Amino acid sequence: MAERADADDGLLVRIGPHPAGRDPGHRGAEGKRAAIVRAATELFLRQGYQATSTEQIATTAAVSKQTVYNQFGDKQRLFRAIVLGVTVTAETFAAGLADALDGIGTPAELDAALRALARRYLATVVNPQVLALRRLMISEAARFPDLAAAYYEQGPSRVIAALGPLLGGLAERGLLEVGDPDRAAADFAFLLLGRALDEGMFQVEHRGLTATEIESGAAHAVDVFLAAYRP
Amino acid sequence: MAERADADDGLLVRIGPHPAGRDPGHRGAEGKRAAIVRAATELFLRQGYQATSTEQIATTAAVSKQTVYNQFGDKQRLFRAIVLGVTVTAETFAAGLADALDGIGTPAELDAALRALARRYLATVVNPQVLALRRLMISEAARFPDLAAAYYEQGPSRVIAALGPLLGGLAERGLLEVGDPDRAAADFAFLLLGRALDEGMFQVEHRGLTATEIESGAAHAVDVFLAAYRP
DNA sequence: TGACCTCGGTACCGTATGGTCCAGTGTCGA
DNA sequence: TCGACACTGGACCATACGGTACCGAGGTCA
Repeated sequence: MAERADADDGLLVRIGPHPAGRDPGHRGAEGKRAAIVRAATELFLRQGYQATSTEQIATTAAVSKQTVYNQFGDKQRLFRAIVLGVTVTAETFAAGLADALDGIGTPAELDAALRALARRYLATVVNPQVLALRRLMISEAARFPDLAAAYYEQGPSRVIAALGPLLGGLAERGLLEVGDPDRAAADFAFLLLGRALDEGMFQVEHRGLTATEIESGAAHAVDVFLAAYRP
Repeated sequence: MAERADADDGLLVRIGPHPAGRDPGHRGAEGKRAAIVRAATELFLRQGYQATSTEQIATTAAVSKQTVYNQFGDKQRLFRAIVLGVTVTAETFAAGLADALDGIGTPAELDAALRALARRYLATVVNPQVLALRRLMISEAARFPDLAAAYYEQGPSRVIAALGPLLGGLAERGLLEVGDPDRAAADFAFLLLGRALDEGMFQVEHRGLTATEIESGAAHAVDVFLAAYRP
């Protein structure tokens, strides 16, 4: 197997040294670093920070503890790398919102677009991984205040912040009647997500929602939102 | 009786040693137990379960570690006792909701009553202690799944469950137009609390909301709710 | 090919922590 | 007055965990 892989630099933040080494085993292409990241991500999300030992991470990644320390310095830095890596996906979601509300001309189109957006939004947020990350960040907010803040800004808050101007734009075109776009965005978000998020926080074994539940939750949220904000 | 009982409830941290030996009276045992509960509550809420050592609890309660174990058996049982004790207050809150919506005859009265209820509800939930407990339960949901579930049922969920029938009653009297009372209750709750709760979860040092913010948040939530649910 | 270098595996260290044990001591009931 | 009782203080144990030292293996370069 190819031992030196250029492939190992694909994924996330790269902190430590690395390329110089080979991999006596046969995992060059994969990269031990990536294996560590994968293992740590899974373990942190499932068990939390404290409950996950560096040794367990090493074992799960089929790597020695020393390698973990060589690559990431210490446990905190590893954790930070994981969280920042995972958080990236939230940004792309926020960025995609604009498309969903593009080219709307009639109330019927608005209704349909909002429903579609709501479905996607809800489905994304109740994803078990996303819920787990959220739980994790809340749990570690005391130990990593800056990380928690960063996660919040770039995740949950970012989406709402992106939604506000979009609703404002719809209002300008007479499709909505919105006093404060940011508040309207938050209203939409929590009408849609509030209950599911609440439940998801306290149930570690949260089987996501069924397609029907998502559909129905999205429809209800949009109905209420439009009943309040339709011109 | 029990001179010590009074001495013990100076609010928080108590480090100084204690008069050695037996604690005066059978009230003594109760006093120590209460002191342990108080200390543990504060520490668990502030630091979390793991980060709080039994020794720290003992020291803070001005009690020997052995006494902690005598009283509660082990750390987990102590934790359970704390959480269950604290959770009780949520029930009284839920029970008080009915009064707030009592004797409403006109839309104007409804509006005023909802605003008052919303203010109280919001102020209660953004209370730093309440937020801390919520964070704590989310953090420990993996270690104490049953406890987390119990907390959720008797806390957040209970309030919404209590609100549903009340809204349903108002609908029967023609003051609201509600399809699904439970959903309407959840809508009300999350319109009101969603954003504050969200922020509060990620900011450990969350200074509650100002009176103005509470007023304005409550007013907005009620406005939106009524815009959607007014007949 | 051989000196040199980097990396990783293992053993290891120090510390913190939950929990136990025990002897001394002061209080209360009999 | 005396014994039962509960609490204290502190030593103590086992364990777990983050982090490090060290040495050998496998590659690199001349």
